[in-house]
Amino acid sequence: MSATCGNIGSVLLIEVVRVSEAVTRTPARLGKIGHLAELLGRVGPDEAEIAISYLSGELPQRQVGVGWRTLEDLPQPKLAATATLTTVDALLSKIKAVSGQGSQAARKALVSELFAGLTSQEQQFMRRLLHGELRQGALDGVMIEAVAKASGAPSPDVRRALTLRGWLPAVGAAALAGGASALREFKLEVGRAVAPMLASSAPNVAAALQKAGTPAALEWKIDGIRVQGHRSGSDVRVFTRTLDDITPQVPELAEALLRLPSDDLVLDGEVIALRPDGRPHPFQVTAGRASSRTNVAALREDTPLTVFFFDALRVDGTDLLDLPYTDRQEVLARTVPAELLTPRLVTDDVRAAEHFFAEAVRAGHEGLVVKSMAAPYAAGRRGAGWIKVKPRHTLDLVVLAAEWGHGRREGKLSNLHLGARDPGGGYVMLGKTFKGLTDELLAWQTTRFLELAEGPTDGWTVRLRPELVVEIAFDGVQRSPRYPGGMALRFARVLRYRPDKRPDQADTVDTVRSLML
DNA sequence: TTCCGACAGTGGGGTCGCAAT
DNA sequence: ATTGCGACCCCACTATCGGAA
Repeated sequence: MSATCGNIGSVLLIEVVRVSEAVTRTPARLGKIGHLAELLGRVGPDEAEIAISYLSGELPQRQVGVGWRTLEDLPQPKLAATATLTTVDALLSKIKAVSGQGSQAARKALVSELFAGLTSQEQQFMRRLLHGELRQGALDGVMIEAVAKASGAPSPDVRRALTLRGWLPAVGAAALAGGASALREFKLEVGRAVAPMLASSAPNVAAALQKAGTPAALEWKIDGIRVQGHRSGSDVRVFTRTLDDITPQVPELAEALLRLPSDDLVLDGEVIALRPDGRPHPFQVTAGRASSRTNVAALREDTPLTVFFFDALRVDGTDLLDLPYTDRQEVLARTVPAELLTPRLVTDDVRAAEHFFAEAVRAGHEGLVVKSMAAPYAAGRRGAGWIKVKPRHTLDLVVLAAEWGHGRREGKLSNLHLGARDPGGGYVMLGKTFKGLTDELLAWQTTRFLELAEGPTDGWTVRLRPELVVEIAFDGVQRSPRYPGGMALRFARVLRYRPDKRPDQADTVDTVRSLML
């Protein structure tokens, strides 16, 4: 069924779209991997990056400045599928270039040109891709296995190269061209971001210790922005968790790196805005400061950033990723002055660990990250090496409305509008949540909500008589410019419904306000 | 045979920069 | 001056597959 395979620039977009559709139809992961690997086996070298990128749900250009609004009215589709991967890719690069320098009209024209060259099947695919919602049940995790299968290289080797390179299409193309030996060419490179190691979570300190094994290292979880600092001589770069370069936004960090005794290093840490008394500002303050690109010099006077390092990936030109945590810590401790190190305790005692947790929270931080002593720096996976623990607050709130869900939640009322009781009468909305719902609960609440529906609907939101009380877990209360009470819940999720409670027994806005302080 | 690790999906609040209004 | 959009900072949780135990 394929067209001319192997010829340069010959792979059609429709071939990739058909594979994506087959992947969507196939629930089994191994089946998905099979479909993807089959395509990878027949793409030319200059198309491999594009195909891998599209089929793992991202664009080679990363973002091109096109969102849902730009995709609202599109031209009529073509009947014949003639677009090739390379021509589509070239147009997207043009769109990105235009987005970078003004004129929405010019961008819109190019987007129209792109879509006018696609069949309706291709248009749908491209829309989902641009939205970042491919929804085919395969992203990087599955694509890694597909690359391994198609290239014959072991999947740990593919994963390892991805860690070091940070971009799967490049790794996949190299593997397809040169197999396992090509993957060994990927090395840690100072100045190029490494995929950061991530943490899984546990409900409490004891559970985290059990997962990590004892003794374990406990570190304060700082509520700021994750940063990876690179230094080569006097050249410094700082990357975020998604590998974006934010060097100009965080001069304090660049200066801190330049003061260190090693001039060839890669360190992992967190930046946060601290008040003069050393306590953390709310996350919003740190996020605003770290994402400001204008007037940085003035902003840093008012809102200085502090860095806390917690890991060393390379020091004095030596790569440390494969060393156990304890060895990396040793190097970190003799490279970084104590005041720039994340507070840390090694223990096998649950009581001591819980005390340290309470101390971190009392100091205004998020909680702890519990780390296994032997774990290497295994980037990109949320394994058992690092486990975060945070305190959990709960409130009994009233469901004010619900929104229809998408994808696997299509036809289900999914997203809840949550209100606290106003002692003066009525309810004050504090935000929404869709988290914590099982399929069973989703089905139940859809039926129940439709019985309680009242008032006007915009076709998307169903307003309810305020009768249902639901117990909500959340991480904290933040200032809100959006909601009427000036407050919103951070990371709200459903724990359970409270059929035993009437709405007049729900928590009040005053209770919520007292939690914001 | 059961258990559990890893993945993908489903969306949340907030902020900044920029273009259009 | 204000508003809308896109991008990105933080993220929790459930369902599912398939290898580990």
